[in-house]
Amino acid sequence: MFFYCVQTIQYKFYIFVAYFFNMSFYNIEKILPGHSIDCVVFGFDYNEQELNVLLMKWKMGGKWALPGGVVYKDEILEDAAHRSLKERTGISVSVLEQFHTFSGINRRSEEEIQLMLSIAAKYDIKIEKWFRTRYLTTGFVTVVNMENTTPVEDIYSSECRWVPIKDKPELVMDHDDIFNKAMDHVRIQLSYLPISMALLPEKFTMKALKKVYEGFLGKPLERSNFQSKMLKLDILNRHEKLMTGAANKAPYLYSFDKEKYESLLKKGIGLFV
Amino acid sequence: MFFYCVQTIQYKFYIFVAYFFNMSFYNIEKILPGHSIDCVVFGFDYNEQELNVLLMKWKMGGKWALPGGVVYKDEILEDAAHRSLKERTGISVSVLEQFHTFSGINRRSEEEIQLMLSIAAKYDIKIEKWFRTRYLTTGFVTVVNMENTTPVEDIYSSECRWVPIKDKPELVMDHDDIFNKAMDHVRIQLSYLPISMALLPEKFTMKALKKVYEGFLGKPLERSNFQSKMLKLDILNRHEKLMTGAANKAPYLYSFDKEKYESLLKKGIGLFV
DNA sequence: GCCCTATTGTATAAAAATCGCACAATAGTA
DNA sequence: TACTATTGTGCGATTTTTATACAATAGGGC
Repeated sequence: MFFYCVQTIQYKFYIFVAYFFNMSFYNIEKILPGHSIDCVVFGFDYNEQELNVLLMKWKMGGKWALPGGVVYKDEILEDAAHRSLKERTGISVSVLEQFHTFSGINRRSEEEIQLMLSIAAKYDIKIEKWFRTRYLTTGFVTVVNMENTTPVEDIYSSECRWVPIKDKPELVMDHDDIFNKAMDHVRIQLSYLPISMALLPEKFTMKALKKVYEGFLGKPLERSNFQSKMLKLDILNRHEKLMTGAANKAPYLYSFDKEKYESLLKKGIGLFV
Repeated sequence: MFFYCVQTIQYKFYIFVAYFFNMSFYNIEKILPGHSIDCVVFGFDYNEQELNVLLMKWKMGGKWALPGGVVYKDEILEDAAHRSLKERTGISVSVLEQFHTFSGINRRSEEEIQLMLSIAAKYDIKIEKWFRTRYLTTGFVTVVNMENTTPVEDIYSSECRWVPIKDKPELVMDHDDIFNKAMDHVRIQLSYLPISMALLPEKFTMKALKKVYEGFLGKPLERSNFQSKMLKLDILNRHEKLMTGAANKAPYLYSFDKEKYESLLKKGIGLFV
C-alpha cells in the first residue's frame, strides 16, 4: 500500500489523458494523482467598468470552465496554480491565493460523465473508470488588471476569454460552486483590506475604483462618501485630469502609493484591528 | 495509471500502517491516498480564563501533534475531519471549518523521518518509503466549550489534552504552521463575526467573553467599551448575578440569544457590509 | 455594624467617523 | 452664453468610538 503503481495502460489511453490534461506523454508519470487546482481570475474591464472572470470553453463537450490543472509530484499547490494558469491561458499573475479545497464525491455529474463518454467513444478507448476517478481540487483566486492581458486558448479549449460576471454561463462540474466561493472570499477580504490595486491600471479614476467595490459587493455605494473614505485612507496619489471628450467636468486620475498601500495591507482595516 | 493498485505488501507492514493511522486492517483499502486532515480545536478554560488548544502526544516519537487522520474514498473532507476528531480524541463538534490546504513537499523534516525510522526499526519492517510518501493535508478549525469535553487519547497517543496556547510546545511536522494559520483565520473572522458562542458555557460573565477576544487578538481591550459594544450588538440576555465569594461587586451572567446571534452571524459586521 | 478594596455596570463628554445632501467647478455641446 | 452631465468638496446632522469618571456592591477586617 502507498506504493501505488501505474497499471499497464494502452498507449491510446495515455494519449487521451494527455489530450485532456494538457500534458505531454512524459509528464503523466510526474503528476500527483487525485488532486488538481482551479483558478478564479477576476479582471476589471476599464472601458465597460465592470467585473469579469477568466473562463475557457472545453473543446470536449463545449461547456465553459475555470482554468485549472494537475499538480506535479515535486510541486506545491501554489506553484501548480501559477504554472497551470500560465500554460492554459497564457496569463501570468503575481499572487494567487487559495481559498477552499473542494472534495465532493461526485464532482462530475452523471450527465456530464455520459456526455464525456459519448464523445470519448469516438476515440475507441476505455475511459469510464478515468472519468469516475475521484479528484479533489483546491480553488485559487486572484485579481488582475485586464488591460495587460491577452488570454490565449490552449489546444484543449476552443476559447479562452474574459466574461462579465453578470453574463457568466453555467460551468462544468462544480465550477459554479468554486466561483461563488471565490466571490464570497473576495467580498470578505474587501471588508478589511483594499485589494483593488491589482485590478486597475496604473492610473485610474475614482469612478472605476468605486465600480470595483460595487462589483464584488453587489450593491451601489454613495459616491461622495466613497471618494472621501478612499482619500482618507491616504494610499492614493493624484495626477493629471483625464479628458474623455464628454461634456462634463474631467475626473482626476489616481494611482496607488505602493508603500502606503503595502503597509495598510499589512495592518488591515478591521473591527478590533 | 489512475487505477492505482496496492502493491503486495507484507502483513507486518499493514499492521504498522494500521498502528500509525488508527485504522483496522479492513479500512486500509478504503482510504483515499495522499490526502489527510488536521484539526485545530480551540477551547476556552473558564476557570483560568484562557485560550487552549487540543493536542495529542504521539507514542511514536513522543512529540505533540494536532489531532488528524486520513480520508476515506467515500468521504468528503468535512466528514473525515469530524470522524477523525471523534475517533482520536473522543470529541464531537458541530462545526469544523476548513481554512487552508498544506502541500509542502517535505512536510516531514529529515530529522523526523530519521527519528521515526530509528523507532520503526524495532518493528523490523521497511517503512522508509512510507515515511517519505507525500501527503497533502487540509486544516480544519473549530472552537468549543471546554467544560463539556473530556479528551481521551487513542491507542496511538500517550496523552490527549487541552494545552493553554501560551504553553504550546513545538509540534511535529508542519503542525506549527497549521496552528498559526488557524489563529490568523479566527482572528480575521473575529473582526466581522461574533464567533464566541461555541467557546463559552451556556451562561458566562462579560469578563470571560472579553478574555476570548483578547486570546485570539493577542492584545488587551478596554473593559467598559468592550462591554457596551457587546451589549449594543443586542445578542445577549442577562441573567442572575454570579456570587464568586470575592470581595467585590458580583458580575451578571449573560447568555447568547440564539436567534439574534444567528441573524447577526449571517449579516456580519464589516466595513461596507 | 462600619470602613476598605477590588471589580462591575453605566453614564458622559470629547473626539472621530459616517451619512446625506448641497453646491461649486468644469469639459464639452447647442 | 446658456445648458448638461459629472466631479470634487464642504458641511451640518447623526452616529460611533474612546477615554474617563463614578456609583454600586460582595465580601474581608476590625
